[in-house]
Amino acid sequence: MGYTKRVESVFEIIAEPNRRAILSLLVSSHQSVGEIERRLRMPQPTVSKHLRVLREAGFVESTVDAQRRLYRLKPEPLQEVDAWLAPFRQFWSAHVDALERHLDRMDQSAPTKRKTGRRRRGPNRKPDKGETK
Amino acid sequence: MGYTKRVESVFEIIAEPNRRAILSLLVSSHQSVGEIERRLRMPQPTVSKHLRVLREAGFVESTVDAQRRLYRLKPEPLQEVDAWLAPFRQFWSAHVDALERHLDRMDQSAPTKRKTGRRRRGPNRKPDKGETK
DNA sequence: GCTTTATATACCTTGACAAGCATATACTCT
DNA sequence: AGAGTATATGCTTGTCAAGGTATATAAAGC
Repeated sequence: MGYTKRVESVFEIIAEPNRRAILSLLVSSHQSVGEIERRLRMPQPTVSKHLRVLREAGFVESTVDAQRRLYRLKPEPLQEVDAWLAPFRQFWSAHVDALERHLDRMDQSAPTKRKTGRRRRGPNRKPDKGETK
Repeated sequence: MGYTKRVESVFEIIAEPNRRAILSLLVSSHQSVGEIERRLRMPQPTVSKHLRVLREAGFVESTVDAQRRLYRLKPEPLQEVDAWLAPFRQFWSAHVDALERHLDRMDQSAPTKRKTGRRRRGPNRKPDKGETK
């Protein structure tokens, strides 16, 4: 041990379905390993191993309660994911606007007045030729 | 060739760093394969392979422009990630509130026992016995 | 037609990782 | 101390995905 700690990105951590399940379970309140094991119906070593990964990546932390260990969520890593997502949200709203304008054009009788600035995402857009194989 | 339509979860798709880079590149505007190759400095087959994965997972779509293919972002899959994150945002705000209250209490007492990294959780918690190997 | 440019795919090798099982550690209670 | 409970870790194995290299497809220009 003790080599360079393999710093996996937060995205690799949450790529694993069982780990996402554990995180979703912990969002409401903390849980012991046994409770997680029971509620998610996965073998105990599997739970422990995933918890270890989550702990070392900072997604969770544990406190000792007699023989039990209570795991609880920590916010930072998932906030990092949220931060990565931020630029794309901009894109979504623009995309929705474009869709609205398109629908407006199709429905030429619409009397509703919208005051939305025109936004185009690129100069020189050629007509879309599908290309969905 | 058999098409093994392996339906990977959106999380597995974005676990790959190069794919995240491609997505981030496409968020501003569409790009051809060659531009992606050049700007991200990765070999062309690598780009094409990742684009294929992204395309089949619905993250991007392509249009033909002569010999080129222009790839652009599609919103839905990343919105799915965003949706998964939603419950955790609730948790963050609660957590931040609790931390603020806690820091307020600390400032009232504690004669400059500032030691970076010291952290206690919640009110009347048992002493934390390390548990970070 | 042939050559150049642009992109996709096939094949192979390598490495990472998750599951399964067994076992070790640690705490509690009688 | 010994038994029971709760959790962690070691080891092995199978799977799968990513990168590298070579090649195939396709359109453009001469």
